[in-house]
Amino acid sequence: MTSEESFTEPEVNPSHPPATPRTSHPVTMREVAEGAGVSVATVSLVVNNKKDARIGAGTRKRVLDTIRELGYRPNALAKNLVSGSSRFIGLVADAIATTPFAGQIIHGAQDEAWKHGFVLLVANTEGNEPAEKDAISMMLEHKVRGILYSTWFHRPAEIPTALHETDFVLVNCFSPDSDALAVVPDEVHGGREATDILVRKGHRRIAFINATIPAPAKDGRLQGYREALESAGIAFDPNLVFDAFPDQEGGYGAVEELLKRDVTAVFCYNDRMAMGLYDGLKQRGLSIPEDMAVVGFDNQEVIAAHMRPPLSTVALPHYELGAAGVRLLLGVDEPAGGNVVKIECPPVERDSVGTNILTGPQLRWSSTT
Amino acid sequence: MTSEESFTEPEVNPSHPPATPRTSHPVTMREVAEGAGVSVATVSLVVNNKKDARIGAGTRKRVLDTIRELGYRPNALAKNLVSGSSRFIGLVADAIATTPFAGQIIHGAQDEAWKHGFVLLVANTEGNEPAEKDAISMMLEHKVRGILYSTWFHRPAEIPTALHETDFVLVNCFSPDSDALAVVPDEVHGGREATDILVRKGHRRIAFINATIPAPAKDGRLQGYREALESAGIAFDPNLVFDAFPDQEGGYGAVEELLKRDVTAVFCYNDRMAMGLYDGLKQRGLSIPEDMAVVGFDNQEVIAAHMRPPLSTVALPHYELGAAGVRLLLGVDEPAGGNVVKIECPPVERDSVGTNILTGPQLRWSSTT
DNA sequence: TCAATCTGCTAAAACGCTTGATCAAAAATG
DNA sequence: CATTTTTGATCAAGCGTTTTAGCAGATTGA
Repeated sequence: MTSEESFTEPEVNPSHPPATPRTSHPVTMREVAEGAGVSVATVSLVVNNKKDARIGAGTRKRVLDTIRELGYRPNALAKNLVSGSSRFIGLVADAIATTPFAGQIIHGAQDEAWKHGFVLLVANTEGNEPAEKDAISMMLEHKVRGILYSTWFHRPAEIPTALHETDFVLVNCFSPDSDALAVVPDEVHGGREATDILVRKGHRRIAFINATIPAPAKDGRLQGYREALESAGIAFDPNLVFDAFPDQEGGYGAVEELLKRDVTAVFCYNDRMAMGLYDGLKQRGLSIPEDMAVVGFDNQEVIAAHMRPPLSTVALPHYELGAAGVRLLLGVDEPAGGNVVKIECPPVERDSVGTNILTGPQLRWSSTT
Repeated sequence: MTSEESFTEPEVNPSHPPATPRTSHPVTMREVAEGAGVSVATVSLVVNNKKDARIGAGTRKRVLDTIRELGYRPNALAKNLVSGSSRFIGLVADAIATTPFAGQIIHGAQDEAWKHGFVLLVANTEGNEPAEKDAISMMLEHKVRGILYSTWFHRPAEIPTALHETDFVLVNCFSPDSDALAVVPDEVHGGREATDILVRKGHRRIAFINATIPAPAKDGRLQGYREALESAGIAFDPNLVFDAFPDQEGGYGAVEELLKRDVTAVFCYNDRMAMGLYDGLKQRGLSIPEDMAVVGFDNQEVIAAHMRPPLSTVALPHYELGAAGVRLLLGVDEPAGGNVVKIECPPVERDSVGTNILTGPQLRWSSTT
């Protein structure tokens, strides 16, 4: 919808192919009306099953039959035009595909939108400014009900000005200096959950390998880690926390540092890091979880569920982020307290954390923990 | 768009929220016309920069200024209505998120659609029949230019009847008993490429661990493997081909069988299998690629690029699939020969295949191969 | 100088649908 | 039986555009 359609760049005209429809003319309401021997108004009333419309049983049937016979389909475009607003929700993403994550956001948004009778209009911008502007323009021109502006990783974001022309909510990002509605994962809670998995199994000396790069996740997860330790009455030892690049290589490289620290368990900033860590650990003949219990973060399905042993981790709630975004946009959910709603990161326990190291394989964690 | 909107189920009426637009009235063309002291027709001509319209420079400027001033945006709904067809392309997917793959299809389709001035309308059906029907209905009602029907793994598919009401192309799937347009990965070519990576490095005894489950990929990759061997003058040894479940566990479990076969290299049905295989190999103290060269298939980014060593593999061209689907739909590409167009699977060489085992590290493969 | 042509712009019909106002006939009421 | 109410359905205006036909005035040609 860049050029021909828009008055912003009248000079460009890359002659898009005409949006030629199929050959045969689509059946209209008028044709149905004629076929059934009634007025279009009547057809409309029947089609929409208007509650307070008075249509005789016979007429109704005749109309319905004709509809079936002719294969009539309402024209949503016309419908939208008269109603003044469409049933579209726009989703603009900075990376639709770079990561499986974005997919889940789309998925959640799509499902939820659908549930409320809305349809998703997607656009990805690859983080590129003009593309973003075009995408938003196009959505505004289609009179979307609102726009979900999403990023593929949790971060602060600048709000494109055009967004203000409609309702919008930020998904997986937030605006530090505005009170825009936003949905983000609850990193602190996630960090707590991850650490708790370990704590519940009796671990006391738990390392946390944080990311080297600044992000809300970095601060949040660390805080969660600290909170979990505190609730468990374990003193925070800054020496057990260090940074590594948040990918496989980083995890692999962190093993040496980790082993210096004499811990029984480690909480990795993310699953990829854990994956690399596995390699390093195994290479040294150490086994998981016996020699080292490991938990990750993100629950990247392809990885986490299929490592050896399968990785305990905490899930980034991307699906929920998308869904909650839509609910917020439509006003189905009220943003309880503040304009940023945080979605919990549920723990996903697999086998990289063994049985309770204190009580052994028999007992599950006691109720006193 | 299930109920209220559709005459199919007049009884249901779950009172969707009204599609209430923002508060302030959007600026229309009429208002611009009044503001600029011209007719709507003139505004229209200016906005669309109609080539053969005769508009005075002064008037044009006045209109443009008013547009800017008022913040006018064309209403795509109205535009579409009069033109009789929208600039939407529908994408219905059976799994938008279960896999990172689907994301790439969307991405490719989106980019390509955009390039031609079209917008993507997405719906995921989770393979569920009624959802699929609803999705297609909704798209037809929005008078989409056409529909891309995509599956998350390459397979035969049944064409929902409603699809025939518009132009459509199958993406990543095909219809065995119809001449519907389809775009699929070229599995045979992929199998050949994968095997060639190994052959080029001098490997002669190359195992192929195929999938246990039937699929076009299973047959195609095997054929590609055989073709590659043949071109290299290597006799096909059925004993070097066996099956395993196509995931990490399957790969891990296949190691024993593999080692019985006295091969120097193995081509795994997919990356996940290769990932498990790595584990099994390492556990036995074998190293990659020295003791065993490995190539995978799929190029699952999260996995392949970050294993130790990084995995050589062949990429499933999901992005291209989506893009080619759109081109086919719009008639930009002609389906050369047959109704199923096959997209190549490009090899991605990383480190799981070493240097030439015959000539050593110095020489690259000679031109005589 | 008068017709022919061109220039700049507008009127108005359409696109397919919704909906409030109407209206005739049938049914209920007194 | 006359009047009111209800029932069943239609009229027509309008949603925001595009586009064809056309009109007045200016310019040109002969």
